[in-house]
This record gives sequence, C-alpha cells and structure tokens, in this order.
Amino acid sequence: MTTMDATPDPAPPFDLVLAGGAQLTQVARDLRTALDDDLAPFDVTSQQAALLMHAAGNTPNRLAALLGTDTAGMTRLLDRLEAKNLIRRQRNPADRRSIVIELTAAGRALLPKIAPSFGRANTRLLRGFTTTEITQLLAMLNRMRDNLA
Amino acid sequence: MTTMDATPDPAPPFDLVLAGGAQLTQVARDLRTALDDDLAPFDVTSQQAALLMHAAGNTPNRLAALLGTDTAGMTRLLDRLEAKNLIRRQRNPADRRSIVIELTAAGRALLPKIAPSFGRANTRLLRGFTTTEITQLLAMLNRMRDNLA
DNA sequence: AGCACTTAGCTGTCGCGACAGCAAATGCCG
DNA sequence: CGGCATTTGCTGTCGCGACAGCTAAGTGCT
Repeated sequence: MTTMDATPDPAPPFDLVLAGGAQLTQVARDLRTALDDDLAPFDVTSQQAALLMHAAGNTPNRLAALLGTDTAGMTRLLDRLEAKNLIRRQRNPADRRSIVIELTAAGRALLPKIAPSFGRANTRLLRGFTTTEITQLLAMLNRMRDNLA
Repeated sequence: MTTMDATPDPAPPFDLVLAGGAQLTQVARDLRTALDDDLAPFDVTSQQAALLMHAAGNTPNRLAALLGTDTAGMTRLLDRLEAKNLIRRQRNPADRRSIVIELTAAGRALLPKIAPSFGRANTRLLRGFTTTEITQLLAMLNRMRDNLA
C-alpha cells in the first residue's frame, strides 16, 4: 500500500516475502511447543500422540507417510512408544518384511485422553479466526506445500 | 456450509481447525528442507546461515532471541560455526560474562553467497501469491503467534 | 563490605528430522 | 529355476529444539 496500486498484480515486495518463511517457522515451532506442554501430563510428545492416533493396524511405512517423516524416524518413534508399552510390533505373516502396529491396552486407554489436546492446541492457534479465514489459510498452506513439492 | 450460515460468526468446523496445525507443521518442515538443500553447496544449514546473517557484533543472548531459540541451542550452533571457522567468540571486556560474535574472513566471504538462498526459498514458497495475499498471510501468522504467546 | 538476586553463557540429556547405508524378504523376468 | 531389482524395516550419524541445572560475573540493597 506504500507504492502504486493500479497494476493488477505487482511483484510482492521482497521484504514481505522474506518475512513469510521466518514467521511460518516460528509459528510452527510455537505450536509444537504448546502441544507438547499440553500433552506433558500424559508423558507423551506431540509426535508420539499423533502416531498413537493413527497407529492401530498400520505399518511403519504407511505411518511414516502419514506423519510426513521417513521410516528411519518412524523406527525410533515406534521404539520409544514400545518402550513405554503403548504399542506392540506384530510381524505380518503374509509379508515377513513388514510389521503391523497394534495398540496395547495402555495405548488404547491413552487415546481418549490425548485427542482433546489437539483440539485445544488448534483452537487456541486459530482463536478469533472466522471460518472464512481458516478456509483461506488452509488454501494458502496447500498452495505453499504444492510450491515446495 | 453443512449447517446454517445466517449467524455472523459461526464456530469454525472442528475438522477445519484440526487440519490447520497439521498443514502448518508440514509446510514449515518442507520449507526448512528446501532451504537446507539450497544451502548445501555452501556446507551450511539454514540455521547456520540465518545466524551468520545476524551474528556480526551481537551477543549469543540477543542472537538466541532473534532466531527464536534458547541460549543452550545458540551455544551449540556457535560451536559448529566456530569449528567451521566462520565466526569467532570475543570476550567483552566491559562485561566479562558476555561475548560478542565476530565473523571471520571466511564468514564474511560466505555472506553474499548464502543470502540469495533465503530469497529463492521464500519466493518459491509464495509463488503465485499476490501482495494482498502475502499481507493477509503475514497478518494471520502474527495473530497465531499472539494466540500462542 | 557483605549478601541475595539476576544475567550470560555453558553442559547434560532427550526427542525429532534427514540422509546414507544395510540385510532380509519379496517380486519379476528371462 | 536363478539372478536381479525393489521393498521394508533397521542402524549410524549429524543438526536442531527444549528443558534443567551449573558457574562466573555483574547488580543492588542494607
């Protein structure tokens, strides 16, 4: 708004563009921290909780794709959850390369406790946003993901 | 849009809210990866590059605040840059608790090479965005940061 | 001066993300 | 059938983020 506004699609000011990535990074980190704090009473991290909510009946391979990480990170994440006795690795008899994740009783019991944390964190993140704004935000985020893909 | 739309500010659908945080996290991670890839030829990470661009004459304390991390992480980040001979720690004679970061000749030589990577990454991230959209996005990101603070 | 309080930087520890490389199991194809 | 590529999960290694706790140095108060 400082310069002209007659051209239909002016090149965005460089500073504005630069600020985008930095702010995005910060918000993502703050969100993760807030979620971790909210989940701390249950002794799980946000990643562990997110995994728990998708784990049942899935293979590490699929779970890695779901959480946007690689199978190496997934192996370690599953290690930690298994150490906490929340999940179990079950070899798949049909394809002995792969394994299937099953929740333990403790894991199933934890599920309904951790789910609300995601709702709280996201609700807090978007406090004061209208439905329209959230829709716009999601559309922008999707475009950004496409731009980076 | 599934329910009524006469109320002025309907509570945003829960699924929409939930998707927000997940997408945000993914975009931030993808951006970091893209930037790291672009900086790889210079043998620095995005964090190291970001630090280099602010380091000269600053203290670790201020730099930690600038990059949004804590002094513990800053110590280690400075360690790695010092090991690469890009920065130097200089004790401050006026306040012997604090130190001041100076760039080495190699560090100064690297600066003009790494700066464009940030421009490229952010330009790519926001490809196809109008100035208006970027402004809206930044405003939303700021609101989200405030919501989490 | 003496003592509590604060500040700056460091270390230890843990969880996570990414890359490279590996072995076993499977699939494919001549 | 035999050999080769692919898939699955694992391990090693590194960088980063967060928390707790520590020491040295500065500050303030009495």
